[in-house]
Amino acid sequence: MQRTLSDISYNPEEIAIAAMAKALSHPVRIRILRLLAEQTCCFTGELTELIPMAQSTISQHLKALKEAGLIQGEINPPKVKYCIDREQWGKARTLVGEFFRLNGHAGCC
Amino acid sequence: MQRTLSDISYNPEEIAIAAMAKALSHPVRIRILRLLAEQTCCFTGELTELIPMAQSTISQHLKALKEAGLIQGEINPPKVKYCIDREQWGKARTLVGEFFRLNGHAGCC
DNA sequence: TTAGTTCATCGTAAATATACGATTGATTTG
DNA sequence: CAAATCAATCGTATATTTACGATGAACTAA
Repeated sequence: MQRTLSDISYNPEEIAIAAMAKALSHPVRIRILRLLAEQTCCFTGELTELIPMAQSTISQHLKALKEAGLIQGEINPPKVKYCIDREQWGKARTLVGEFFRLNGHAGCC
Repeated sequence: MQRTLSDISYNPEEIAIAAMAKALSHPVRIRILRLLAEQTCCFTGELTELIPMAQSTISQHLKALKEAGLIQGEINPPKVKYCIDREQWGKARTLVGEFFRLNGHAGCC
């Protein structure tokens, strides 16, 4: 795979949107984000209790979300507090929003 | 894999958003959507000329976008005209827009 | 009919994603 | 210090994605 991907020069926006979308491409990650966003205050591994998945799996998904910049974790021994990274979240919203503002032209198909 | 996925009951919105995001999770699909959206009129396999990838690969990506409902193809022998499915596109925008309206609470982390 | 065009699909190889249990590392508590 | 807790990481099995070339199906043109 990826035999030609490197030959295509994507612009940064295309890459950013795709990376963004990839982070959102699994339902459990959507669930996690919803849970984090809905909490009155920040969250920790209660996720492990709310989501019937192995702790290691949830940790993996959290890592993916963190790497995408959507959430941030604050070590708060002996726990870790996760929450939406509001700044990045806003940027993502803008990015995706602008992309969706594109539209097919009338009279097509 | 998927050993527990079926045990978790995701709600339809979570599934829809994740599916949507998955369709957008590859830069070449973002590129394709942009190309389709920017064309004054609808498109066919000129994509094959604009994107340095095997025709079969592009066809595969088009299929993914079609299955996600984002584009539609109209057979127009001997070619096929693709374009943004504006109705679905609008729905996707709403879905994603609402999701992004979620936000972490102030005072977190 | 025959050849050519266009696109989808098949078969396949390699990369990546996803899940688990087990282990490790950091920190707190006794 | 020892034991307990919490979360990350490791190792691994399986599924999915992604890419390619080759083939096939539908249609046009000669």
